[in-house]
Amino acid sequence: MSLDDRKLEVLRAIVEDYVETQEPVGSKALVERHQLGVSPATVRNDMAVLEEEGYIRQPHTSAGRVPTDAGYRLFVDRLSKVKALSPAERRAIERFLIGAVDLDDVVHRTVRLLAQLTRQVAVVQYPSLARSSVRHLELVPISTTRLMLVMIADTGRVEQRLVELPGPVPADDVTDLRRRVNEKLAGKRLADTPPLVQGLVDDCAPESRATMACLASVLLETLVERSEERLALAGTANLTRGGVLDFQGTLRPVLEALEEEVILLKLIGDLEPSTTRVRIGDENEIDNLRSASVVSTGYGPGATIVGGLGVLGPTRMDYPGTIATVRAVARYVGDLLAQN
Amino acid sequence: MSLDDRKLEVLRAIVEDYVETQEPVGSKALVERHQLGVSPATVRNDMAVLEEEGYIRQPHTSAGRVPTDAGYRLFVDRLSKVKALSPAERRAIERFLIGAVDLDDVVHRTVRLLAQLTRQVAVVQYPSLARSSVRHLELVPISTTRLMLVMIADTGRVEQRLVELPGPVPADDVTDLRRRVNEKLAGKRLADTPPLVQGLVDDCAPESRATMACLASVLLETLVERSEERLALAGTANLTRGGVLDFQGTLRPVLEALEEEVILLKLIGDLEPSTTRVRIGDENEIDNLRSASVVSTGYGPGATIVGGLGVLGPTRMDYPGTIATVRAVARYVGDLLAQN
DNA sequence: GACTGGCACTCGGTCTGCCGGAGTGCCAAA
DNA sequence: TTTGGCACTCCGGCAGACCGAGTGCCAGTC
Repeated sequence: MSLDDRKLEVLRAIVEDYVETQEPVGSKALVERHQLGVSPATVRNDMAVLEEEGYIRQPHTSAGRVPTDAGYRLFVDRLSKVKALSPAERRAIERFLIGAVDLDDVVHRTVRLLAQLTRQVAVVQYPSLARSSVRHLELVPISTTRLMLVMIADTGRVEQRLVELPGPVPADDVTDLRRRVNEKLAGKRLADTPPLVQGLVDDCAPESRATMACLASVLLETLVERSEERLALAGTANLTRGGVLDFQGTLRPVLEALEEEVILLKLIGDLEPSTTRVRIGDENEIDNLRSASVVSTGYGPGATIVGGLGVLGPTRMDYPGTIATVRAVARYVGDLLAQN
Repeated sequence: MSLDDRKLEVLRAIVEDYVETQEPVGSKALVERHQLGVSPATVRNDMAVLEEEGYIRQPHTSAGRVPTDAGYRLFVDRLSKVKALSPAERRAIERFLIGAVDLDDVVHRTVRLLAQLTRQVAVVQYPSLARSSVRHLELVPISTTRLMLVMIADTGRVEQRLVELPGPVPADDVTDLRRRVNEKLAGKRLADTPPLVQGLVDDCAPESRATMACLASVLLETLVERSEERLALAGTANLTRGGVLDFQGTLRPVLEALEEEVILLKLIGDLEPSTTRVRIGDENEIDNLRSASVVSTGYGPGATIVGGLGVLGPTRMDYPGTIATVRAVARYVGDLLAQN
């Protein structure tokens, strides 16, 4: 038996009420709060069907109904329209993001803004190095046998690494090194650099080959191997809203998961589809987050995507509002990056 | 009436037992677990005095005793000797810290290590810019009217900022700018730079003065005004150990405090005395942390201090162990910095 | 004078039974 | 297909009883 329109309407009403009140919702309360045009008894019949289909459940006999993960999923996919942002929210976003002086600043402001607007835990990934291009490589002599390698990516990220040279290298040679490295690598996408770096060493005059090899290995490390993704986190205190009722008793597992950068990157870093992604409860692959939902999306200047951002909260979450906010913030951040 | 040795011994026993069991400790259990050489009745008399003096209290009549903040304070100041680290711990520290490739890495490893060893929340401040010197300033042309300013501090910190120039500046002029800026500022402590920067503008030829002024304002901002302190945090999940019993019911206020960098800096950034600092419960000025204790100390290469680190946990904390660990980690990090 | 054993007392925690209310499922009627 | 009615279930709160841990006090002892 398929679900007719009214049953879907009942499900929507249950989700909305439950999200708001955090209490199992019964048939009587439902007809009172929504214009369903039918009696509680009818609603009860519908509820029985919805329960059988797995969209809602009773915490215990003689209690109201609560949406299941599948119920939320159906709600998100078919029953909710994305909420428009209020002008106040738009203004908040703009006000928050202007005045950022560098990339660090942008990311930090963004993550706090997101946490504040959604009242959830917010995560923002720094622009991924893997998706960036090299804008410039700088070599700064620290001592005669030490260089600081500074890589500036087109997304604004700056990475630095110390290079221990095999022997003293005069300043002129450093200038030469810098020129050659930049000629070869500037403008290239990081993913494309490894063979080029190898080429640098091969093309090198024998007398400076040792130095270049040394530099190359650090370059490779910086550009590829340790092109680690960084991220910022904010709003953990929001986990305590609504008591410990969400998250079945303890924040423990959730807090633990939030400590693992690898996990967070999995959550928000999956950037294949350029659309917003919602993972509800059990849909999360990470066991610690079975009682949480994640809303994430990619951001970047124009149509390209350079990183991900998103929020994490209880499955009992205002999905339409959260999705709208996450999208809006991502768009604003993208615009901001485009300006540089 | 002053406290004789046995009463102090009783207090120590209470603290140690309570820290271990997290349960109010009674007179009988006390004489069983410690060789006090007296009967429970005697201990009770001592307890009555200790309570009157404000070092312990009863959660309710007919319950055992629990140390007060003052009790912990006395314990820390006079009753505990600093625990020596186990060889395993020493090894853990060394293993954890070698292999760090840059400052970011050092800080992140340190904070995780600290959280893991103490099983508390750990905070590590990046080497403070205010306490650093300029090692080198680099100017990287991004476009004809844009420079990226990169400042490298002797502590390894690297800050970058975008400079919008008033008009196009040829590459040779950039080289000249770079030379002059470095001649004037390299090697100077950041705190001493503002007048020097002003001097740079004054000494400038009229035709390039506008450019230099522009650069100078960003320099000032980078060097002083926004010489913001950064920090890293780890181990928030440790707050959930021991239930919510510590922290009187909610983690809320604590989590909120941990989100505020300003607050955290106050906690661990107070570096005046080079000794370890312990703040217990109410001794914290921040209201949200009245139920927490903070153990912090400074670190740096050799005897100089460039930043702070510490841990935060419930007042019911293993002070001797925590203090020892915090000190040891600080020393190791200092040594590591000294090597660069 | 300090310590000890004994004793009455207090009070939190747990278990029990009880009750009201909210909500359900089912059934017969519209 | 919807509806009103009704019996049933079960949570949550409340009161009473009981147990045990721990105390304070007092009189006796070293």
